[in-house]
Amino acid sequence: MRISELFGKTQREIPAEADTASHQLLLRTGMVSQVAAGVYAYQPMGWRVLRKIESIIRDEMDKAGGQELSMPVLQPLGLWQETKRDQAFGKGLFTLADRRQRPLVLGPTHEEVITRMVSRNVQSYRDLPKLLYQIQVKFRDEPRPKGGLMRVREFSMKDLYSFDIDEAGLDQSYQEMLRAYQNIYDRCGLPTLLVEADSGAIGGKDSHEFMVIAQSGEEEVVYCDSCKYAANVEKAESAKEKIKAEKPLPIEEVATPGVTTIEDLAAFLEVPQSYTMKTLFYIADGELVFVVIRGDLEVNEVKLKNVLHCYELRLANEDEVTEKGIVAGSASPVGVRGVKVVADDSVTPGMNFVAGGNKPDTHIKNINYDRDFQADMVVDIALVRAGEGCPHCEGKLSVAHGIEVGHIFKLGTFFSETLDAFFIDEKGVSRPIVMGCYGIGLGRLLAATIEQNHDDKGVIWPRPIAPYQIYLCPLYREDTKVAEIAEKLYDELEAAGLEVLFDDRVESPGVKFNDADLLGIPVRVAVSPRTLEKDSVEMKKRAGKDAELVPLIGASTSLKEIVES
RNA sequence: CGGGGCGUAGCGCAGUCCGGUUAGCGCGCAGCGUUCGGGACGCUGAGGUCGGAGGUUCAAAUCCUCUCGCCCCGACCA
Repeated sequence: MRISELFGKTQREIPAEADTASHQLLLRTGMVSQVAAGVYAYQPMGWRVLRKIESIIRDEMDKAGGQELSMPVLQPLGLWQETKRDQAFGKGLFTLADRRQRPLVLGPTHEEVITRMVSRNVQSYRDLPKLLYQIQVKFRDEPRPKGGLMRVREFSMKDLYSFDIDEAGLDQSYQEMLRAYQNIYDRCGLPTLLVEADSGAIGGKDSHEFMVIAQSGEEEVVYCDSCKYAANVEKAESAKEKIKAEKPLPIEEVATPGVTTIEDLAAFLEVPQSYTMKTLFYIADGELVFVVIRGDLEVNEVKLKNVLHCYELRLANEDEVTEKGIVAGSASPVGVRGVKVVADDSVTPGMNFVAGGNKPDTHIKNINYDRDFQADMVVDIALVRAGEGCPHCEGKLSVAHGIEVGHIFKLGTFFSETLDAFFIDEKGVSRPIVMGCYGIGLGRLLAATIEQNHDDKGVIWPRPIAPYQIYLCPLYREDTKVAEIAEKLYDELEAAGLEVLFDDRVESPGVKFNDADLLGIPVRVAVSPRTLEKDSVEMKKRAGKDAELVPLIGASTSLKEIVES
């Protein structure tokens, strides 16, 4: 490709819009162009990279036994109502109506469509297992798109769905995909961490995310320093600090004037925060829920949402609390009636807690679970923090930011049962197909790759996804000999099957070198009177420091070797 | 949805508080010339609904009202 003919220009200045490295570089290199919030056009340079990523993914999916197909973006809302996922997605679902006012959605994912399709094609255990995938655009009306391609509303995604006769089959498909995903990230030059993940409203069993550890990542990843445990903070557990059990003492009211926060309470009574009990109020799908947790811990709302099996969860406002006769700021689980109580499991082992007295300026000492109050559920709903103990070994947990570049789920039989996708097993018994789903967002993967592979001059592409392998730049193009040899070399390199970006512009060396660095093409080849004097061209790797001369004779062959090494 | 910021040429910005001739600067772009191994220089030139609508005023990029859009923080995010 001749730069003079290429659509899409590099920009010298950093666009004001962008503040992450990948976003800035995507714009400065002319790879993408924004159309609306969270909606981007790929220009030729960016599209090339995206297609390389796509073909790596396609290749790995095919190798793993996947069959590619394509499902529609436009889907009837009714299908989503059948699984109630219209509610689960809520406002995130793009909806529209056709000319006869039939409600439609722009698919945010394709479990419903594929399950329906499979139900019509699979009748027998002999038809299974199947791995079906597509690379298709998805629409999600994100509350806040951000970070360039990191979080967008329209994006290309590879989604594969596995269909098995039983759990064992699902496990096998899952392992197969896990390996395929690992290969994809390896080939894209992207180190990832496999973490346990929350499986969301649908609730399947296992779920894992592939995380790229990066400061700019919006996810929080919890991992153990000494064992392999790693989990998204939404799902992460820790060995909670054990408070040594004391003998239960009689309940005692204490006056605590003006004390409403845990911090104040602990300070006022001169006890550690872990000896206090914190109460919070949530509205779960319209119902008030009373939540109790040890004072030094925070509630993990994802866990809470999961145990409550609700679609919408938010903190209650003061009116909603007082309505139930509860005194906010001094609420107590003791004597609470007519409200669902959820207690974190940190509350049971400790004893003689301090908590609210349900009267203003009053708290109660020596509260003990079971003796003084009961909960409808005692479960782990705590947010893990750095420094806590690993639940699987003696190690300590750390927290890092990560970019989620892949997510795999064991869906189980929710969709097959809801949408009637059954098969007849060997014994003639009708059973629901056991499903899994496996997604990778292509644009996000691209952005994460840049995030991990750049310096202050620009992108440094891993070779397999670089838009071009060679940046060929003649210096002093007016010199007819330079021009002639560069043209010839360009033809030879292309003939050798290399993808060459030929900087045929009349520009100073500085401009060309800077664009070469910005675009991040792995190998730069310069032709100039200086190199020709030595019957050579100059080769410099983007990732390396030094340039070296390559003899003109056989240059295309040796450059091909360098590129492929 | 709450909080903050911003919309002036393709890009980055000044001008807005305190209204006043033809709305500036840098980059980029076009032409000519000189240069040229790490974003060269000179000369000439093109390019603007000042996000939009309404209002106030003799006069609006500037003041007022409404509105649209974009970014950041939070909420949110299978």
